Amino acid sequence: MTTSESCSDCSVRDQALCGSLTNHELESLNRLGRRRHVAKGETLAWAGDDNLVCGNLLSGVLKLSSATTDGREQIVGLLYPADFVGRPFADQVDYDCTALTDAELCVFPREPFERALADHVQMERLLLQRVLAALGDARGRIVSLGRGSASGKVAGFLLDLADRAGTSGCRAMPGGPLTFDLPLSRGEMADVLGLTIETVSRQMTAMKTAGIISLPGGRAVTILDRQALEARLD
Amino acid sequence: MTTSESCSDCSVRDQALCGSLTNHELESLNRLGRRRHVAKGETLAWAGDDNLVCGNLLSGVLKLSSATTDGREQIVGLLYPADFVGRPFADQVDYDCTALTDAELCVFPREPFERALADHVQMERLLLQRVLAALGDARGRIVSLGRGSASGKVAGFLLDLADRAGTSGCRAMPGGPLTFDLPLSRGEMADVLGLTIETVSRQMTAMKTAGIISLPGGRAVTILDRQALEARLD
DNA sequence: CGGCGCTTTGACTCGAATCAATAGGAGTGG
DNA sequence: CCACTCCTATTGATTCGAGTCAAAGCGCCG
Repeated sequence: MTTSESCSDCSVRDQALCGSLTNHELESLNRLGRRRHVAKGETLAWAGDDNLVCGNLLSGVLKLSSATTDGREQIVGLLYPADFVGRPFADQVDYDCTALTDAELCVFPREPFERALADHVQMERLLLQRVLAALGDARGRIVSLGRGSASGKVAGFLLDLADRAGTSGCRAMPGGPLTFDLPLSRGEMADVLGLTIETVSRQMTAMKTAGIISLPGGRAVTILDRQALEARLD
Repeated sequence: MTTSESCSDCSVRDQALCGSLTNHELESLNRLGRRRHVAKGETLAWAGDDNLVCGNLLSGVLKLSSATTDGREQIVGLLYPADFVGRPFADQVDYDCTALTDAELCVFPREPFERALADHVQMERLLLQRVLAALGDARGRIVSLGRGSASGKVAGFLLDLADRAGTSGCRAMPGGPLTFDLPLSRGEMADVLGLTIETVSRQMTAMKTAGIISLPGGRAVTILDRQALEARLD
């Protein structure tokens, strides 16, 4: 794994922040950054650490989480490829950042990156938009956590994942069955939704029994009846 | 209520975004904006509306909320003086924005404001930081909603308000009793915390009975024993 | 095969929601 | 000033859903 990979072969070249840069600008940013591979389960940064790096996620899924005093954790956000990772202008890391799957990032030391931001107004603009999107995502999660029943939360989560998988993966027919792999364990789903493992499991089997989804094995899920899923949102 | 008030007498002049501007820049922005007063209970914008304005909150408290199908609502955020209101770069309003108290804003038409942002890099930078802060706030709310017990949620909320009141109001002694007015009704507290009115009320009286707080009347609250409140967070 | 981690399933408990009634407080008008 | 209404808050009795505790089941890898 060399550190000299160029941006031209970047899998998220046109979706991530750097898409706003000219080739020449990209060149100078590229000298700042390096590729980093993280294994599934590995934690990139712990809440409270000095905030040293930020970057773009190239592949894989990360979770942002906060440990609670009772030994469990609450996941406050999930990061997918092309998402921005880290929090500029903060001295400390605010949430644990852990890989749910093997993942690859393009990381920059924070301070030079902040200087680069100032030089590339377009990039700062894109970052602003991304943070606004993250804020929208977080607020959506608030609504789901505050109001939903257990079945509503699980249904909503599956729909979120389906939409995300639907854009990249392929669906035979709009409205037809859609299969994808959950990037999380039952326990992690519980930590996202503010439920327990047992409750998540029960909801999943209830939906399977109702013929709304099927669980072909492993972490795969097939959505058989999207409308029924939407009807469960409450 | 004239619309020609100048920025020089603005109560949040040095805390809000505009604090980054020179007097000359301020002048040109001032021509864009106007003061707007909203009465308690009035809704500035409804989710789904065309997104026409943004601005700074000068005084009062606003709520951002989402109506749920069961007729209740979830409050996703509270806005205090000097906070930025609205979401640049979005075509539609994403959450209802309603005044919890009488409030005063300095509003700008969205599109000209976005252009002004581009011209004033420093202001865009400050906006970015503010949105990052809002994201942190939202994520904190996620943790509280996902994990806390009812008493933990109420205790945490009171502590938040106390900290906010503590900076502007005055506290006789650090650690000593602190009194402030709730800007929300019981029902609104319930909508913030994802609880019911009855549960919030019960938690408040339980804390009063335990000697942790007192409720002098109206919407006032006195925190008698901050440590006990912190111990209730879970 | 056997052990380990993740998931499912079951029986029971407990906390918050719900349903329902009462109390308090602000404002109005006689 | 009191009587009345309206609205918010409190309190009580009961229900219900998710948590907890406990026991299998299953898949995976050594």
